[in-house]
Amino acid sequence: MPAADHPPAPRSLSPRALYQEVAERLRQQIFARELEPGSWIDEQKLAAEYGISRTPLREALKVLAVEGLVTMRVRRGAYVTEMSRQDVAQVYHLLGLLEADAAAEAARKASEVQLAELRRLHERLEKLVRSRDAFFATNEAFHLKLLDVAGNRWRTQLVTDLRKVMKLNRHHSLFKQGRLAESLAEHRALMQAIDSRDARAAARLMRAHFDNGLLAASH
Amino acid sequence: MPAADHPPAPRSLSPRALYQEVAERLRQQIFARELEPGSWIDEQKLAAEYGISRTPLREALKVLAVEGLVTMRVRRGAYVTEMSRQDVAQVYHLLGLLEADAAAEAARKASEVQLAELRRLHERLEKLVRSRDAFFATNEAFHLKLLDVAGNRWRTQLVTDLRKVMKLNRHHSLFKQGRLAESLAEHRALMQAIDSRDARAAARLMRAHFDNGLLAASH
DNA sequence: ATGCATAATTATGAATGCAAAAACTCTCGA
DNA sequence: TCGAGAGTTTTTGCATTCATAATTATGCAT
Repeated sequence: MPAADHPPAPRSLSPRALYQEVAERLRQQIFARELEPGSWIDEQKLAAEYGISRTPLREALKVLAVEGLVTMRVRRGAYVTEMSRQDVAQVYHLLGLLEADAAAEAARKASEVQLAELRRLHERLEKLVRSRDAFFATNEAFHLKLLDVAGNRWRTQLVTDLRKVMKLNRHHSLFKQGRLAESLAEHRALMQAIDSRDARAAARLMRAHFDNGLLAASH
Repeated sequence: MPAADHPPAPRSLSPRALYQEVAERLRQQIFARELEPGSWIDEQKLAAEYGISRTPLREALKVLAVEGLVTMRVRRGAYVTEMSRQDVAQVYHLLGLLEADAAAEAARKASEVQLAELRRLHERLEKLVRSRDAFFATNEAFHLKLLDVAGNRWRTQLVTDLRKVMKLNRHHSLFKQGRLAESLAEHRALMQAIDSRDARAAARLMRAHFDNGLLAASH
């Protein structure tokens, strides 16, 4: 019953610890709604499913609990976190605050190479207005690149974690079909500001970008 | 050898799980420098010392790892995180950003009762310029109260976590003896702004408060 | 003595075992 | 029919055990 399958598993060179792998797998299942917000997480079933013991699974759950993706109840197990409308608004506000700060920093200190990379991502975005999913993926890549350029690893970590909990929400896209064009226009203006190294404008535009997204999300 | 001591341990009504208690105890030991930054954490020794098995201890260590207080190295165990000068500056910047945002929000929405509580804390601060430790404690209480009033639990969580990692640094006080008076003056201006519900000024003053602290910290 | 290979020791990571708490089921009675 | 309560089952939380990687100690040859 325990690790029955997984025969050879010759992945001897394991870069990450097992509990980390499990944590990532759990995240994916949560984002994919295979584990629904509010629902109880069955340790035994999952451990069997993953072909591991409960120990690393429980460690992974505790990690996700700190990240906010799951909620632990004493003697009652782990539950996928439910985000209220207010939670979404609050997290979104923080993302706007942190990313606007990052945008200003990036506008100040981006190297020419980094600017080129940002431009490349933005141009790809321009071409993807049609394909929703690809747009979102590239959009996220752009935002992460911006954080990378801004270069405060703590801020990057905070934003990464907040973006994770945002994915708990069904409307995490924050862009309705109709907002895609708007969003792109805002991105264009932002890219423009960064290109001309206008930190103040970059921050303002990024903030506006998020404010607009939040308005759209709340119908 | 395992749970040899801890005879009756009649704390039957345990609100928190053991791993949480252990996490908190570890934090305290880290803040108190009984576990020094950079040093290896001996699981077996600590488990014996705490009179528990390694399982809850390892869970606690993983929690602290997500918080950033310890760093896990695969097959090598846990190490207390070392904060570089740059890390301190980066985290401090984020604290300023988040708390300035909170100050503005608090200025907008604080109830009269909450304003009174803030004033009370500030007045206590005025009286404590002499006693360093009490001043710091009350200062932290004030900042936390402000976050509470501002009322974004995610922001409060972020700030709480960032404040924890700041405590890894010896200069986390961020106030030299000489800065205590200055700091108090800044606090007074901030309190004034909140009292008159000037959100813009509150944010600006809080930001200045942190910027000045950072300057002082970097000699 | 020094350098290197190899054996003994130790620590980590994961599985398994076990007591107690919670959830569930079934019965009995109003 | 419904509900209270005893007994059963399930699940959690923690301890213990075990396999393997990493580290230290040992011995051997040069």
